[in-house]
Amino acid sequence: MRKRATAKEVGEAAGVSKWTVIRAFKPGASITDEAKRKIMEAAEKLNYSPNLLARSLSTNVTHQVAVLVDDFANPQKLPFLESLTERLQAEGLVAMLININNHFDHVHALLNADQRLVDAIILLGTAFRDETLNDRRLGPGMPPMFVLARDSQIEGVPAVVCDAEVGLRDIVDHLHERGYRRPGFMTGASALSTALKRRHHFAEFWRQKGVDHIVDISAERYSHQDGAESARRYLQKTHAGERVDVLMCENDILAIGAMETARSEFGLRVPDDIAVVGFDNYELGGTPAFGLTTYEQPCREMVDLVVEMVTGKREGETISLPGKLVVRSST
Amino acid sequence: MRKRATAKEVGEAAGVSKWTVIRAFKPGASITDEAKRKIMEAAEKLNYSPNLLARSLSTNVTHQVAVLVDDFANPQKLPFLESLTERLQAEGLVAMLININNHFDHVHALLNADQRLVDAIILLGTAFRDETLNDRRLGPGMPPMFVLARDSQIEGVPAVVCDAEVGLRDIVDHLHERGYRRPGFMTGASALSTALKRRHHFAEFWRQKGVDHIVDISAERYSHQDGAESARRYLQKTHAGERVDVLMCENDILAIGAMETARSEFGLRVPDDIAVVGFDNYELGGTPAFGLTTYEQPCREMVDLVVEMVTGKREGETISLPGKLVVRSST
DNA sequence: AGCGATTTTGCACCCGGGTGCAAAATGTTT
DNA sequence: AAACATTTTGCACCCGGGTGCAAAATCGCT
Repeated sequence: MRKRATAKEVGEAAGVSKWTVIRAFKPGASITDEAKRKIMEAAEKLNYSPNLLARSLSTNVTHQVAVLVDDFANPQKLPFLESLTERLQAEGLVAMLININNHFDHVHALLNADQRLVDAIILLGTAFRDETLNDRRLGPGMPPMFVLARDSQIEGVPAVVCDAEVGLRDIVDHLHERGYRRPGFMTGASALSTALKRRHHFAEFWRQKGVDHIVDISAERYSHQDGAESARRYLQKTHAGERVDVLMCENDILAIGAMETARSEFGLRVPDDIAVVGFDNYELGGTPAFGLTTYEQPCREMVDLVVEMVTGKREGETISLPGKLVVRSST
Repeated sequence: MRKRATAKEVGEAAGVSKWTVIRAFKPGASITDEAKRKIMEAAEKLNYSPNLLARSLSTNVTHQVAVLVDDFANPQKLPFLESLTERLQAEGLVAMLININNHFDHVHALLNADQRLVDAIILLGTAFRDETLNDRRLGPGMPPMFVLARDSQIEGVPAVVCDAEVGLRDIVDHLHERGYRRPGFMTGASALSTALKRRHHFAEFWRQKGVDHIVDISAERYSHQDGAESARRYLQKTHAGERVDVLMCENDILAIGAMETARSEFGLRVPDDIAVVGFDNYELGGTPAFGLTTYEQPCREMVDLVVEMVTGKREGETISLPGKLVVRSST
């Protein structure tokens, strides 16, 4: 059983009381240089560092932030996790990564985070089901929550998102200009409001250009295989002439799956027979093999904003940031 | 300021002492059904749940495990993180994700984890520098550490890895059988002992087949761009006839970068002009666009084993698991 | 009913630090 | 040297729960 030195022990070694030791470790506390020196010496010898658990218990601040993730199939999560942990750590915070899945739902996760007294909860690209929202245990008293990279459906919970409206207008403008007229839209988990919102804007902008019909294709989850699978179903049941001429996918990973299937299983040329558009600008989508036209989310800025909200440097208020259309060979 | 109900308050509401409340929440504790019922009722009303921080302080068990990651460019981290968090959560543990980077080194991370009294530390595919090992603060008294998906260079710190020797023998056998005779090896961060070990085995098995010369190519980091960049440098300075006929890359993401560059910038056909092999079996490497031959690590089993070690269900001892050669069109 | 055995409950004190206040030590002024 | 101001230090008690033991309540049996 491992044993850490305590302030009391350091105090005995340095000939002062435990309170003086605690002061030595508190920046700006009133203490003589001499006492501090002796204490630091003793602390070094005993390998002492304050027990953060005990500190948190009395200050009610843990410097821990829960990060909820439910979709590990999307490689875009990785850059988000990277910047998020980096920025949090720069602020002296640490991320508790919580995996939402069939065995561990949002309610579990939130209650658990609350029980651990995290300072805040960040929902990274994850969305609630309605029943979750109504759980009465999740009332006030919860740690402050923030949604990153997805719309918040919860009142009082701010979100930092990439503006779907602006993004889809840019995309539709681009597609229309290139002459596409028979658009399709592939959603990942169609029950989610974000998916519906993006589809709504997509349809809306096409309507403004005189195109009323959107072909809907839906994949189970946001994964490469599901994108491939749903593209396969669609292509099997349609003939060359009647197909969409451009397929907009809710994210890059679906788009890559769809593109691959179209090319390798149906011999279609991209973009000549079918154009494909993604969303996220996943690194590999940009390689010559795919050349995927996509929309880049301003990942770093989004993360910066959430972290500012978490640390209280900025008021918690939903923010939509514009992204950037990245045109490549797939359109 | 949010306020959680305490055991004392629940006790007052239920007409018992705080100790009885605590017992009501401790499985197997001695308490009457009647008392438990009243307490649970009061707890529900007050939205009470035990404060895990306070509990940890006295039990010295936090149910938190630090997971150190330093390479977010490798998409393979995502499945590892997914299974790891899932398995840890199934055991009632939670992962603290710590990003090791230029601003936050291993020593920082370990001391921080220790100060938070984590139950264990998992190094996920990350390696120490020598100076880290010698830091005297990192002596005994640290939480138990485990290395996952990379060799451990630290005495007393067990690792769970995919067997590099078996893997590389399978790969070399396969390549030799296909007739390749001029092998090259691309390392990511060549300073790391794991990289050297893989390269060593690669060279060794070729030597047994009578091939003594291995071309070395090194990338800065394990990223798609660095793979592309270093392949570009190599291909620029060599002529068609003198080049390697097969390039083994330390992981899939490097391999994809190299393959893309060879094809799109140098017009080489894979595998005819140059064959490419990766390591990890990253999902997208398997798509028709790349068809990357690779070696699959038994990710789930590896995670299962580390988690068993963390929970003490298995003795902490370095384990090498065999993986599986996945042959596709790139060789 | 009475006595011992057993279960349930309350309590003192612990985990390791943080807080506000008062006592002690040091410094300044006349 | 006395009086006052200021800095430094120690202390009682707090954060919320856990532990072992003893008191209290309940049970079983004659």
